[in-house]
Amino acid sequence: MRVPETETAPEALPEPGLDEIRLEAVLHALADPVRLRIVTELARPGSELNCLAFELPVTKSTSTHHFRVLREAGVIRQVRRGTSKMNTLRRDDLAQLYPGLLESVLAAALGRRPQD
Amino acid sequence: MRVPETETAPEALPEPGLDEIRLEAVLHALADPVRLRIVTELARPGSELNCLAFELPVTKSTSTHHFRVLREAGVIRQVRRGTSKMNTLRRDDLAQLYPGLLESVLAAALGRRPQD
DNA sequence: ACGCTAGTTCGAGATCTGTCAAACTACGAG
DNA sequence: CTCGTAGTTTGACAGATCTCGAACTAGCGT
Repeated sequence: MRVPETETAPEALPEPGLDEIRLEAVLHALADPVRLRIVTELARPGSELNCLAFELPVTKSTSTHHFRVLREAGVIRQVRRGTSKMNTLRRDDLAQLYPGLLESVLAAALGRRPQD
Repeated sequence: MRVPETETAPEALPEPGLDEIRLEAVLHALADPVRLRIVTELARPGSELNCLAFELPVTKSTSTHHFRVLREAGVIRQVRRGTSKMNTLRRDDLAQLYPGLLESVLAAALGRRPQD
């Protein structure tokens, strides 16, 4: 018997369990420039950033919106820590469900233009 | 000297060249259930299908719309042949730009739920 | 208690998206 | 030439999405 997937940590905000993650939702979450940027910054190893650390070109409320889309799609996990909220990629969960997907998206987003 | 990327074949409909394909557009194109289904059916080796061969659960005009989104994102190529239009995946182009991306999306869409 | 910082909630607006029906074009067969 | 098949175009509509500003909540430091 173990903790249900939906509440991984006491301070974690509600997120879909492994069986609730839908491929279309993940792709849709990654298809926005702002969110793709969040994901690539989060991909740096050991990255655990609060929302405002990203210096996104949008207001705070828009930022909240994008982080929620990512969390509800199952791409990131958000944990409250003090007055901020720490964000991490759900790398392992995504790798288990969709092997290679996140890696290739990150490679595509980071390694710009093979022929350049 | 060779034919510009944007007009690969005489009968091919206008499509983005390699340098015009944007990752966000590809992900967005793949993020719709109807279009994802088109892509997976097109992924069968040697698949070259006309639009109506897919028996999509939408009307013809909606179908036209989805094929256009896929073509303009650079995911498929459409070539007129007689009265129909043949669709093929731009596998090589996508593999060159975003190695592993299409493969992992297809694997994710086809191989449903690893733990089932 | 007070204020600062981080983030949320609540409209609201503009644009985009998926869908349809109806009328249309284009090609091939006969 | 006429008909049927394949697909497009147009206009419309409902719902989603991205964005903002303003007001709000919650925790930390002093």
